[in-house]
Formats: sequence, structure tokens, C-alpha cells
Amino acid sequence: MDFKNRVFALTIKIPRGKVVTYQLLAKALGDPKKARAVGNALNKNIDTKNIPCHRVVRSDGQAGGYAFGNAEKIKKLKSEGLEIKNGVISSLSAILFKFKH
DNA sequence: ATTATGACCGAAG
DNA sequence: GCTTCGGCCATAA
Repeated sequence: MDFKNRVFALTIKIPRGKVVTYQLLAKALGDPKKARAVGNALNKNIDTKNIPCHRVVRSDGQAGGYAFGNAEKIKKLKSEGLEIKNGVISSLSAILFKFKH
């Protein structure tokens, strides 16, 4: 299984209303330094129908990027109950989803 | 093999 | 709060 598929496999597990940082996802893959590569993988494969890639955000609380425009990403997050003001997610730590080891 | 790019991160000023 | 910078890694050329 190549890198991007591992990224997708984990992304699909993120429950509605919760989010994960790129770094956290990378850590779940075994190396927290892969955060950048994770974003790169999500950028190339866009299956918004099957993969909730909008639930992956930056560690600083900002939404991060999105292939169809980050405005669209924020819109989706809001529609799942998340509160975002000034482009920053409120209470990020409270809605952070933790992967099982 | 080397270079460039990008939905990243943390430290420093 | 802000910007800049160096370091990361997977991918494509």
C-alpha cells in the first residue's frame, strides 16, 4: 500500500464533527515529520464523495488548504457543527480526533 | 541522481 | 498579533 492510500485509510476514519491535524495524521503513519507529505497526498487525490479530506486541518488552528478553495473547506466544517472565527477553529483540542494505535 | 513544488511545522525576530 | 526562515517528506519531471 503506498503512502497516499494509507493517508486515505486514516482520513476516512475521522468521525463527523471532529478533525485531525496533518501532523497528527502523519504521526499515526509512524513519523510526525511527514505532515507536509500528507497534505501533498490529499491534494493530488480528491474524492470528496468518499473521503472527508476537509476534516484535516493545520496544527495552528487554521483550516489549511483545499483543492476547491479553502472557503469551501471552512463552509463544510461549519456545516458539521464546528465554530470558526477569523479563519481559526475554536476549541481545537476539544474536537480533535485521536487515532487508535 | 538532482531539482522543484506544496492542503506543513516550529522557532525566532 | 505578524513575517521569515530552515527543515521535513512524498511526488513529478
